[in-house]
Amino acid sequence: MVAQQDPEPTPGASAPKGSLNATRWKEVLEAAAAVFHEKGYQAARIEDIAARVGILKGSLYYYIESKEDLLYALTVGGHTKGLATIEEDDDIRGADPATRLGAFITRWVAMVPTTGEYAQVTERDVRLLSGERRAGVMEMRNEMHRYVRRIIEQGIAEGHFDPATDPGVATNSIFELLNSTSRWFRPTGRLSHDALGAFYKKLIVQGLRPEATG
Amino acid sequence: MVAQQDPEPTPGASAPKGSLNATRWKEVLEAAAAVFHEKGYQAARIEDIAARVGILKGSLYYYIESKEDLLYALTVGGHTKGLATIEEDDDIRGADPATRLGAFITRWVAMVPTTGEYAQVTERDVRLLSGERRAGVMEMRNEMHRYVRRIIEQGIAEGHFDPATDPGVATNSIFELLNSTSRWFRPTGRLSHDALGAFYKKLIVQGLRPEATG
Amino acid sequence: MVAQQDPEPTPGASAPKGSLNATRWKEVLEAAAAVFHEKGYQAARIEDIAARVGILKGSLYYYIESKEDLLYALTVGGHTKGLATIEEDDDIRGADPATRLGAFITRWVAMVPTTGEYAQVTERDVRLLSGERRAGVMEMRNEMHRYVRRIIEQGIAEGHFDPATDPGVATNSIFELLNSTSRWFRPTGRLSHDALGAFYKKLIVQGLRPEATG
Amino acid sequence: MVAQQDPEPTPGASAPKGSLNATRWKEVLEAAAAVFHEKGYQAARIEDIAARVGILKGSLYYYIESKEDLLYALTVGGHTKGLATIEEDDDIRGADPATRLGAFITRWVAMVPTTGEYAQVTERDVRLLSGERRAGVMEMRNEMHRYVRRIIEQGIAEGHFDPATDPGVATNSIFELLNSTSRWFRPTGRLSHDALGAFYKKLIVQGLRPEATG
DNA sequence: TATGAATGAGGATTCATTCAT
DNA sequence: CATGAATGAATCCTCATTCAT
Repeated sequence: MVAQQDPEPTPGASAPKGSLNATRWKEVLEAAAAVFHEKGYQAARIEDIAARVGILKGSLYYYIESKEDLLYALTVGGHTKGLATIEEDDDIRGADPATRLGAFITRWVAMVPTTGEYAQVTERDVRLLSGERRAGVMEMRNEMHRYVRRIIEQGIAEGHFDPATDPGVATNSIFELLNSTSRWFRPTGRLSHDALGAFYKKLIVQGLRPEATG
Repeated sequence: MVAQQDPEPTPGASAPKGSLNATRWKEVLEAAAAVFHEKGYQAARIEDIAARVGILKGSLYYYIESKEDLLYALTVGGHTKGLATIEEDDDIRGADPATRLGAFITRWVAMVPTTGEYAQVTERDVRLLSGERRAGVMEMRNEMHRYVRRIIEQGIAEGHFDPATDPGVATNSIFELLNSTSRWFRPTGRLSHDALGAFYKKLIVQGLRPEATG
Repeated sequence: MVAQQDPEPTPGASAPKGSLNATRWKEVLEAAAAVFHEKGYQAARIEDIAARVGILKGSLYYYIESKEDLLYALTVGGHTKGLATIEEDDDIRGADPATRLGAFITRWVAMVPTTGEYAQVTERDVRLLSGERRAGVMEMRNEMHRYVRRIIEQGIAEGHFDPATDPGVATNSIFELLNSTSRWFRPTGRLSHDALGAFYKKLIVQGLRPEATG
Repeated sequence: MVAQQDPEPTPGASAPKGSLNATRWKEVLEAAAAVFHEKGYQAARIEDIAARVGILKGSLYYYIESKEDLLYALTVGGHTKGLATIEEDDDIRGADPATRLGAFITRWVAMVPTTGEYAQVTERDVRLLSGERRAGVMEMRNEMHRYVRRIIEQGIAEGHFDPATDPGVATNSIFELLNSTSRWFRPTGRLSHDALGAFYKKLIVQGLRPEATG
C-alpha cells in the first residue's frame, strides 16, 4: 500500500538514525525544503537550514550524515506522495482511459498542496543525488510514468485518444506540465488548486482526443 | 563588460570585451551551455568550461569578467531566440487565434534545435542572475508571455477557446510545456522535432477549445 | 579526575572518579586500547570506544573527563607493567650482566601478552599526552631505561659486552626492539611469546658480546 | 633500476598535476614531512604545511588533491629509497649471507640521513593511507622484507646463522630496529650515522650466529 | 548510570577570481 | 591570448565535550 495520509516524511525515505524525535526530524525536513526551494540545493547552506530549525549547523549533523541525506529524504518523500496518486478507487479502475487519466490528474493536483515546498525540490534537484540513490528515486518516477503510459496506450488502442499520439511523449508532457505547477502556481482567492486541476484535466484529456472528435 | 545595456544584443549572445574572436566566443558559450546544462549553473565549474574549450580556467577570464557573464549571455541569447518566434508573417497575423497559437507553437519548436543546450539553462537558471540582469531577462520573458496571453484572451473573447480558461494559467502552462522539451526530448529517427511540435500544437489548441464544441 | 598524582597507580590503570565500577572501567580501558591500537589516538573517536563498550558517547564521560584520560590511563598502566619487569629475584640480582639482561628480556616478553593492546598505544602515542602527564610517564620510561643502561654499562666495564658499544644506543635499541613486538607479532601455534623472547634474548645478549670473544 | 641519486621525491610517487614546478613540489613535500613528523599525520594541519611553504592553505591544493596525497608521496618516496638499498654491488652479490646482511644494514643506515624527515612518517603513518595506495606501498615493503628474509634463510641453510632462527621473526626484527632509528637517533659529534650502522650490523650479524660459534 | 540532543571550534576542500609573465 | 600560481572566502563535515533529564 503506497497511500499515506500523514504529511510527515515517509518512513523508509528518512529517519537516518534509528529512533529520532520524529517531530524534530519533520522540522528539519521542512526547513531543508524551504531553503532548497529558495536557493536550490547547491546554493543552500547547511547553516541556513539549521538556523531555520533554531539550532547550530553542527547540530544538524545529529540528524543527518550529509547534506545529500536531506535532499534524498525530501525527494523520496515527494515521490512517495506521487506514487500514492496512482492508486485508483474501485469505481475508477473499471472506467475508460480518458476518465482514468482525468481522475489521476485530479488526484495529483489535489496532492500538490500537501507537499509544502517538496515538489519543486523534488523535480529540480533529483539529478543531484548520487548514484544509487538517484537510481532508486528514478525507479519510483518510472513507476508513475508507466502507470500513465499504460492508460494512454490503452486509450489509443480503444480509440479514446488520437492514434497519432506517441505514448512516451504524451506521458512526459503530462508529467512536465503537472510538475511545472510548483514553479509558478500560488493559489489565490480567484484561483484554487481545484481550478488548476480542472484546467489541466480538460487540457490534457480533450487535447489527446482523436482529431475528428473535436 | 558584457553588453547588458543594449536591449537588442548580438544575435546568439551578447559579445564581451569589445573586439573578440567571435568564433572563440561562440565556443566558450557552447562549452558553458553544455556544462551548465549537465550540472546546473551553481555546480558548474569555470574549470570544466575552460577544459571543454581547451584552455585553462585562468584564460577564460580573458573572455569574461565573471561566471555570471556566461549565464547572462546564454540566457539573453536564448530569450532572444524565443522573442524571434513571436514575429508573425503577414498571412498569420490576420488568422484566428487558434491558428495563430498553433503557428507560434510550431515556430517555437522549430527554434529549439537551433539553441543547442541553451534552452534548459535559460529556463532553470535565470533566477540565479543578479538584480538588473535578471530584470532585463524577465522583461524579455514577459514580452513573450504577453504575446501568447493576448492570443488566448482574444480566443476566449471570440469563442474559439473555452471561456472557463484563465489566460494566465494557460499561458504559463504553454510555456512550461514548451520549455520542458529540452529536459527530456532527444530527437530520434522515429521522433523528430517536427513531430513533437505537431503533438504540442494539437494538444494545446484542441485542449483549449470550448468543452462541448464539435 | 584521573589519578595523576600518585606515582603508584592502581595496577592495570589509574582509576578515575573515585568510586567506579571497576569492571566497567576495565572494559572501557580495553575498548580504548583496542580502538587506539587500530586507529591511533588522534583518529580514534570517543564514539567508537563507547560503542565498543555498548554505551553512547555521552555516557563515556561518566568515566572520564577527557579523551586524554584514556590515553593517560593506558599509558600509565603499560608503563607500570613495564616497570614491574625491572624487579629482579634475589638470585638474578647477583648474576653477571649478560644473564641479568637476558632475564630482563625474558620477563619483559612474558609481560607483553598480559597487556592486551596497551603496548603499542603506550609506545606510539605517549608523546601526545600533554605537559605534566607526559613528563610523569617519561619519568617511568626513564627509570626503565636507566635500569637497562646500567646493566649494559656494567657489562662493558666487566668485559662481558663489546667496549665499542654506546650504552645509550644499545638501550634505545633494546627497547625499540622489545616494543616493536606489538606492532607485528601475533602468537601462532608455531611461534609463542616464549619463543620470541628466546630469540630476542639471544640476539641481544650474543649481539652485544665483544667481537673476538669465544 | 631502483637506485636513484637525487633527493627529490620519486617520479611515480608524486607530481600529481602533470608538469609542476619541481622545486616547489619538493618544498611542499619537505614541509609536509616536517609537519607530519612533528605532529603526526592526523594532527597535522594543511594550514601548517602551507604556511611553512609560505603560501595559503587554499594554494596548497594547487599541488595536491587531498592531504593524503602528501602522505602518499612521502611514503612512496621513503620506500623507494628503501628499495634502492637492496641493490647489491657485484662483489657483494657473491659474498656469504652474513656479509651481505651486514652490507645491507650499512647501506640502509647510510640512506637514512638522506631521507630528511620522511622516514618516521613513512613508518608510523603508512597505515593511514587508504586502500589501494596502502597496498601498493605494502608491496614495496614486502619486496624489501623478502630480500632480507632470503638472505637469512640462506644463512641458516649454510650454517652461518642459528638454525633455531625463525626467518620471519628475524626479518621483522631487523626492520623494526632499523626503522626505529628515526624515532630517537640524532647524530652528534660523538655518534655518527656510521657508528650507529656499525652497531646495528654487529648486533644483528653476531646476534644471529649459531650459539656455539660465540 | 545512561541517554539524547546540542554545541562550537576547528579543519579539509572547493572554486571564482586575480595577475605577473 | 594563454598560462601557472596564488588567493581567500565559503562551506561541508567532524568530534570532543556538555548537560538536563
